[in-house]
Amino acid sequence: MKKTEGGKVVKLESVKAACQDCSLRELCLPLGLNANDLSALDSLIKRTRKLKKGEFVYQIGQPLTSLYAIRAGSAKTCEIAATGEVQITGFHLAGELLGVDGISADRHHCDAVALESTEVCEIPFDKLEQLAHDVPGLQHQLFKIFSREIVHDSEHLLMLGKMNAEERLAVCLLSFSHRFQELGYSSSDFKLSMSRQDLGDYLGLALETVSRLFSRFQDEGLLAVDGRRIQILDSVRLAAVAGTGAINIPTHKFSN
Amino acid sequence: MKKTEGGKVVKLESVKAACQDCSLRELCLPLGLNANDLSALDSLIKRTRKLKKGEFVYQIGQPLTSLYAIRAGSAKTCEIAATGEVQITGFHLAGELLGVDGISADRHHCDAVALESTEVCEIPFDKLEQLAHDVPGLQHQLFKIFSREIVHDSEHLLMLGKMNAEERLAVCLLSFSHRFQELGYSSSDFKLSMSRQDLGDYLGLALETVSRLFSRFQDEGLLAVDGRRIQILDSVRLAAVAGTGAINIPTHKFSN
DNA sequence: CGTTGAGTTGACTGATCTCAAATACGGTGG
DNA sequence: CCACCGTATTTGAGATCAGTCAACTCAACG
Repeated sequence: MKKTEGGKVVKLESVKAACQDCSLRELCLPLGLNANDLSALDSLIKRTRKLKKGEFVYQIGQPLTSLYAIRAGSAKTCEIAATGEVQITGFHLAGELLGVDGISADRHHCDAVALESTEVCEIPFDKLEQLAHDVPGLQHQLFKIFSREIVHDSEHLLMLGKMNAEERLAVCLLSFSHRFQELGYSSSDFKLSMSRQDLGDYLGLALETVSRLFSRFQDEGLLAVDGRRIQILDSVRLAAVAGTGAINIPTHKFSN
Repeated sequence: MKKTEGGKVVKLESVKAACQDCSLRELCLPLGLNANDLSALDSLIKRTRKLKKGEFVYQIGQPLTSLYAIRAGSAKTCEIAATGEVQITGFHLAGELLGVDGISADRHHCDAVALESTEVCEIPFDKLEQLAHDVPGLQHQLFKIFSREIVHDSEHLLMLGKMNAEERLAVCLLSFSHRFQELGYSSSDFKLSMSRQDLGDYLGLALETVSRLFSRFQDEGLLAVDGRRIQILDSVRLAAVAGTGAINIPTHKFSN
């Protein structure tokens, strides 16, 4: 995760601060974009929006104009049923792209809401498409990002369709653990930015059930829970509760 | 849905039979591709594979080489939990594209299985990407198709996370009704190609629950059920059971 | 220092699952 | 064309996981 001073693939020093450690790095850097391409991408960005907790990145029905890369903070995307019930389809951390739902119908299909003070880069979609055409590899990278979202959704479907409450929460916590680690934070000690209600709406559980599960996991010595601060005390057993398969523990994974 | 002899937007007569009424038409025709582009697309297609019921279009772990457009028949895509439990992430009819899950990691993330005698066109992905670069609008069209899959998944998530068993089955049946209609078949009288078990694995329910729901819907006069043949007798009430919002009734949809 | 929202915990309820058995169906071989 | 077999489906009865309703605690905030 550490960058030594002399960048190897890309001369990071030469581009604006915006992209070099921003949310888009997952989108850009794996490409091996050269400095020119990177700064082209950089110049796409319309503006950086700062959002307070609870503010919308976009809302259902708004015309799609841009995608949004989370630069800092976190967000949830919410589907709303006719009855008013909410299903959270994803929690999104720094480095992730929001808004792909809107491409299909040229307007957003879900709400995206900041879970805390959050900063997003607004990337006009038409310009991004143009750039994807002009820059070799960017089209492929976008396909991959979209595909990754589909894969994530199908894992979420498996969770909601086949797992019991314990497994769901365990999988969810391990996923956070893994993603925080990838962002350079502790994988075993973190503060969640969402409420029990949000977790329930993501996991397909009542908030009381989520709360009870936290208590149970704490009693069993898997976690230390203090409100939204979570410490994973026994990741091996937590993974066992998760039913193995779903998410790999960040130690090592069998190759094949 | 009917094609009169003289095509209007595209001179269909001038291209090979392969694409003109094939599964890819959703992918191609909305573009207003000209005849040259269409035949370029046509020439991409590696081969048409005929599959018997139960055969794999692709399997988890196989390297991604192609996407597959369903030309006739139907398929399911299945996620497998570590415990061996199956979650079906989608049922796919003619005109739909399979395999997008595999782009993310260059290998397939789920199984795709024919539900009946099925024919798919194999489209080498690298060539498709090249064509997407060369043909104006195809890139955008692919983005849209991928986005549509994400939207569908999030509706599925809402179903599994927030709906009760009745609502789930009703939504599912209305979705089939709508899709059959779009393919030119009856929207109120059709034969399902999947088992009760498959429906349960899609809906996050036990097969017995699905069976009981069919019986109940029949008792209530919503459906006539004869094994896998389903007649929708009261689509208005069925939509009411579905909780409205989820899927539009196939009469007419508001334009924009 | 009262108000408000978030979280925890308990008691009870019920929708759905599981287990089990009966029945119908579809395909196959004689 | 029919009998037979295995699979799919239906139906019943009982068990259970998670939801609902409700009360209480706690922390943040004006």
